[in-house]
Amino acid sequence: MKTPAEPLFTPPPTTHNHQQCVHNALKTAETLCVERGVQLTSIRHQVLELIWESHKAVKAYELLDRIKPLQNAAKPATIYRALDFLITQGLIHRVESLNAFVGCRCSGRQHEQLLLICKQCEEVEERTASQVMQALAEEFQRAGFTAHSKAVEVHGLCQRCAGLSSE
Amino acid sequence: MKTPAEPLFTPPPTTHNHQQCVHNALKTAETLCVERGVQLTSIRHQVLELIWESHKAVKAYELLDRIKPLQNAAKPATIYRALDFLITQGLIHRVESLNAFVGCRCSGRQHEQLLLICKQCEEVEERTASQVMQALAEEFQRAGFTAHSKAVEVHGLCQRCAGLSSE
DNA sequence: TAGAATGAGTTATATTATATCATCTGCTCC
DNA sequence: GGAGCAGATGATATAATATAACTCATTCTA
Ligand SMILES: [Zn+2]
Ligand SMILES: [Zn+2]
Ligand SMILES: [Zn+2]
Ligand SMILES: [Zn+2]
Repeated sequence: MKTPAEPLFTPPPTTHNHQQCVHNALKTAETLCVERGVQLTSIRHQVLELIWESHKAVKAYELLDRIKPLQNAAKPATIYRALDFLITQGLIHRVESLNAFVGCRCSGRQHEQLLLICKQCEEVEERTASQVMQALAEEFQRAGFTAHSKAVEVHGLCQRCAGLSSE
Repeated sequence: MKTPAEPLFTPPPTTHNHQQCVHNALKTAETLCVERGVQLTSIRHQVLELIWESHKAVKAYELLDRIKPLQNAAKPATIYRALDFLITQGLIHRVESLNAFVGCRCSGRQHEQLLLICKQCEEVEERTASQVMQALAEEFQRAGFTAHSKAVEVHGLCQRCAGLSSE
């Protein structure tokens, strides 16, 4: 059985109702954590909310600065612990090539990811890209490699930014 | 038309003449730098040599420690400058997910790369994986994305390590 | 109530990377 | 020869990212 070539989630449109976007993400997170019997504590929730403020990847120390008004005692460990939790629960992704973090749009399951990172507007678009993952799987087969994580990060220009710069 | 399924270069065999391997890499680097009119200075050469000591990815500060006997004055900037140069010349790759550096086996041209990173033995195998890159290109098309860099890093177990652990 | 599990506070430190300014070396141009 | 330039390196400082180790509080439960 093969491949619905379509992404399993709606990619972020160039302009969209971001409030809705955030609301969905937070709701999903809350539900999942209840289902799993893990605690989406106040700090963790706040960090998740801050990450979802935009579709840009956010740095840990930016989050620290932004959470301090809310959590006066916040220290680096505060943030990194929350980030660990959120990553483990599949609610955010770490963008290795930026040392930064971005909300996951297909939350709740561990999954393969293709991250398209725009150099201009800095937004990160997550795509399922099952054909890419299929090709990767075949390559592992040839190489005798057993993959534990597939993270594909690509830097470039998103459609909108490419359009603007060519006009 | 589809697919020579074979990699375009010889992957590192489980056991191989590594001296030869290093010798080739250094020779190639020397030649390319002459051709390009850039200077493969003593420090840069030493750093490249240290990186090629194994097929594992090496950290910048490891390189710093290892180069100190040779370059007494070496400081972080010494290493990072050499690394910048080597990356720009396409002689090494930065492994984003490890903050580390590995020799490039297909030196001299900027190119797409698939890095298979073994969690056990820590070796990094570089593959051309043209089918993966093709699938990626098609995905960019669909997403309207203009890629500037394609770096695919996958963590898992290499054939040898997977074999050993299953025996 | 003792003991385990989890989350968070606190302090300190480790690791990774860059900024800035000074110096040196080889080269060109006059 | 000497002024001027470019590229590489020396030297000092600091920024940015991340973890360790120990403490305490809460909750659950045996
Ligand atoms: Zn949105
Ligand atoms: Zn963009
Ligand atoms: Zn070798
Ligand atoms: Zn291995």
